[in-house]
Amino acid sequence: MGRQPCCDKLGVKKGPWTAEEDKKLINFILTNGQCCWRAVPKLAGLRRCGKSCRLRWTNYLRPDLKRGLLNQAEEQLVIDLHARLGNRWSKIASKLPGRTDNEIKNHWNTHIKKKLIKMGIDPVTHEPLNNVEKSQQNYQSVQTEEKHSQSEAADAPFASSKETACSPADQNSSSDEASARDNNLYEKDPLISCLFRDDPLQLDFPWEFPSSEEGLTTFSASSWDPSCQWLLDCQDFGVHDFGFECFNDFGVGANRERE
DNA sequence: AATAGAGGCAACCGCGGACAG
DNA sequence: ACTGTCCGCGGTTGCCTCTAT
Repeated sequence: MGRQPCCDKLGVKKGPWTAEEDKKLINFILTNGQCCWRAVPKLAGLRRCGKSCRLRWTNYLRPDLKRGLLNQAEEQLVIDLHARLGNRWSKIASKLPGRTDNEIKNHWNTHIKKKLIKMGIDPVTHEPLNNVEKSQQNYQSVQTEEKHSQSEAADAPFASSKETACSPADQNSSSDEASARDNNLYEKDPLISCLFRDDPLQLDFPWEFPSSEEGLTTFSASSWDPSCQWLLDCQDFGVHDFGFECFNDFGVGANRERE
């Protein structure tokens, strides 16, 4: 219905962010916090759309981000959560502190998917590949039926399957029936019930950071290094490059309070 | 050393939900 | 109840790097 673009397309820059743009964005958010992304580019002096700023911040500039590949425990958790939730990357990411949905999605598509296939597990259904051929046939026939009968679209194709809440095909279900079904499942499954609370999983393994010079560095998931020293190691630029010595004592605390 | 192809990842696009007026 | 706006999410794209030839 003629929705306005999120930003003025004219004069809006696209593509990779420069260090100068990053600097402006970090400076603005550390000073003003996260609010009204639409206004951020103007106020921060950036020729970007608000969406782009939000994405850059959440996926790359946020000081609480971990860098580097997912470790084995994280990977296992992602697989486990994906089996239950499907492609709800943001939900999955919310249980992995310091990881973004984009990062997990990319890691899934480039690494985990292949691993599972190699292991003979279908990455979509999480069932052995032999069974998958059959279930895919069933799925396709259900899909065909659905096309013929749009009015029945509210009923998820996997409604009768034990994979009910696990199937990605079910992820967009918004019917009351579906939510009731979900609630039931969440109550029974501690992991899933945890997903629908706000608190992140308290993982009992240390976070491991690839450090540019000294290999892996351990980092407690629940703790927040106020010095943000890791940022200097893990970002492809340094805070000092931006002249953000203030980052150490101000930025992170301010952001946490807002969250 | 040069080049083509594959892989990985950052960023963009479009849709839908939430919410305010 | 309706409309417009904003934000967040998931899918996709395109560029850069790595690897094989």
